[in-house]
Amino acid sequence: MEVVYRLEEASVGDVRSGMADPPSYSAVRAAMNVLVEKGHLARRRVGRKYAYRPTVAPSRARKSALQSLVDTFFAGSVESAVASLLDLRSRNLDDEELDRLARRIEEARQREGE
Amino acid sequence: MEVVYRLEEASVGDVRSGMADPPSYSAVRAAMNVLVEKGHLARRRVGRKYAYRPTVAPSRARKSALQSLVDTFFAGSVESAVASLLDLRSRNLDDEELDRLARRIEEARQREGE
DNA sequence: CATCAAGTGCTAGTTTTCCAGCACTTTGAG
DNA sequence: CTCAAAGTGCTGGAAAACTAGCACTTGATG
Repeated sequence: MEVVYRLEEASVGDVRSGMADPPSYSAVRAAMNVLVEKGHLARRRVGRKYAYRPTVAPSRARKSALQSLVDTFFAGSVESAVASLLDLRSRNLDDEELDRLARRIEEARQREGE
Repeated sequence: MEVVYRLEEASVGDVRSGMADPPSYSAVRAAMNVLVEKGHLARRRVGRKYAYRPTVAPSRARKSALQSLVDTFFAGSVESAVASLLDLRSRNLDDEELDRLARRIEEARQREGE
């Protein structure tokens, strides 16, 4: 599922090559079929192959993933999650990004208390 | 694993009741034994039961979970992830929290470019 | 002390997943 | 057209997960 979310739309081969320690092609195929049966993936034919997409909209998926991560690792504190994100040095934020974020915080402050 | 991270330390029963759609007690027991064998969990006796803990430090786990979520759902953009977190209305941020975050952004700006 | 509840170790059987492989179809290249 | 490569449908068997249940231990309670 994570690979499909990352690529937005993916074939069996795409998913397999997007995985860290991939099982066999057959196994990925079977697993994705299960996900289709369970309603987590939808697929459509594209030429000779299938293109798989998540059935839930990315925006909803993002929200619920964030919510769950905040609950799991930050005891529900959005603030500490944001703080930790700002500390993630692997991809540094430049001035413009920080500007936009500061503006968003300002906006949030004005929304606050509604 | 998510349940154990959330509780920091958990018994088999704790984990099971912390799961959304839990399998049998035996299944949870077996799975946690596997996780111990694979080195993801450590356990110690507490009275008549075992207490399980993650083997990797919470700080490291948090970082890698964040990194992976940002890559999966936000195309690697820390900025959009933070923006989305600020929009998570379920747990609203109060003035103090926003203040602290604004201060953190200011700090990040001064670190920027090192 | 006696007893009960909760937890563990272990096992056998079922169900699910994983894998290799075959036949078939489609796309692209020569 | 011919051929090769990549993808699919499908299947049998191996491997792993799930389940129920037994015997045993420990902690708490009356």
